[in-house]
Amino acid sequence: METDEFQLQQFLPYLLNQAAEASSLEFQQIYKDRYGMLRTEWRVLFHLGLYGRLTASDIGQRARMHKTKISRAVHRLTERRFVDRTRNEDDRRVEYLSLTRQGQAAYDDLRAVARRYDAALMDALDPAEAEVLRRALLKLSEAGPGGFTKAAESATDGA
Amino acid sequence: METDEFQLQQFLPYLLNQAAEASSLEFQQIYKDRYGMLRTEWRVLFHLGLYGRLTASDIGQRARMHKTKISRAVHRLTERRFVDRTRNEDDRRVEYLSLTRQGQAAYDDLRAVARRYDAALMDALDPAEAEVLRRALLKLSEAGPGGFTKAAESATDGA
DNA sequence: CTGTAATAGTTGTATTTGTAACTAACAAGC
DNA sequence: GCTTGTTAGTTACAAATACAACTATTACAG
Repeated sequence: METDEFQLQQFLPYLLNQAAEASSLEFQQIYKDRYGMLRTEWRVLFHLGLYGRLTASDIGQRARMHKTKISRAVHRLTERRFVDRTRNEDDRRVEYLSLTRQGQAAYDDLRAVARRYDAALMDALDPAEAEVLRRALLKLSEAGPGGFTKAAESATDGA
Repeated sequence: METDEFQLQQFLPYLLNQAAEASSLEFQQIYKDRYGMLRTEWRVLFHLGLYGRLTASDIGQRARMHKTKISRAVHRLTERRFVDRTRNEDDRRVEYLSLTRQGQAAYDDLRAVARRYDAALMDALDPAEAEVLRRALLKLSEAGPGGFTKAAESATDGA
């Protein structure tokens, strides 16, 4: 039991969190300093910048973000005039969100930063490695571990 | 400006965060349900399980975790009798932390879960891919983007 | 010794986040 | 047209986190 070398640096969830945190830090600093945005707000901004007019639910699905996070992010972005909301008169529950001119400008700026930032990160990797990394991360984003919880449940007594 | 296809799913910090979140979810559920632990507490537990007796600062360095997080995690782990603290009498500022028998049992259990969990995650990847992924993540964990902030600063006016 | 700085760890307070309960608008069966 | 259920989004409250200020102890310069 003591011999089989478990390594924290080999444990994927841990590794992923460390890498995510390290690689987000400076970018976070930038959108925070320049526009006073939080992580959720930056994400909403980018979704609107990339896909145009969306509803809050649309963003929730695409970004896998809970609706309360989005609600608050949109609230703040609207306050600061980065985002416009317009109600759909055919179904008055839904609201369309889109960038204001100011929001678009912020998006353009941050997108350029993101591009350079991404390139800088990539410099630590060789191109083939980078390609594999992206593919693997996409796979992992979509699927958690296949039906793990159930399997773990039945193994509880043995552990 | 509108043509050069920026993709959120290609932006490494975003991708990493998505993958980290997705891949941590079920494991988080397990240590929370079984032992009422938080992320910080799980990490401290594992560090002590893996490396034996450590001080709070040691853990901070290894896990890149702020000392206040550790202080609070250790506090809760001590309360619940997973961790013992003993003061170093040669330098009464430092305190050695180690697992209690109960802490060791929890660690053994969770380590086994982690191994199976990791294996389940890996099933989504082919072995070569997995290897490259780990190497790339380690690189990214260690270095953020090389001196990006300074470069971005000077580029501000141009963007 | 004594005053100044450094180190280990803790505590206080403001932000942020998560969870659940809520309101408003629509849909559908009867 | 009136209950019952659903969907979109918000709000309230509890928990967690970040950041700064703090205590206690040691180091070290004069």
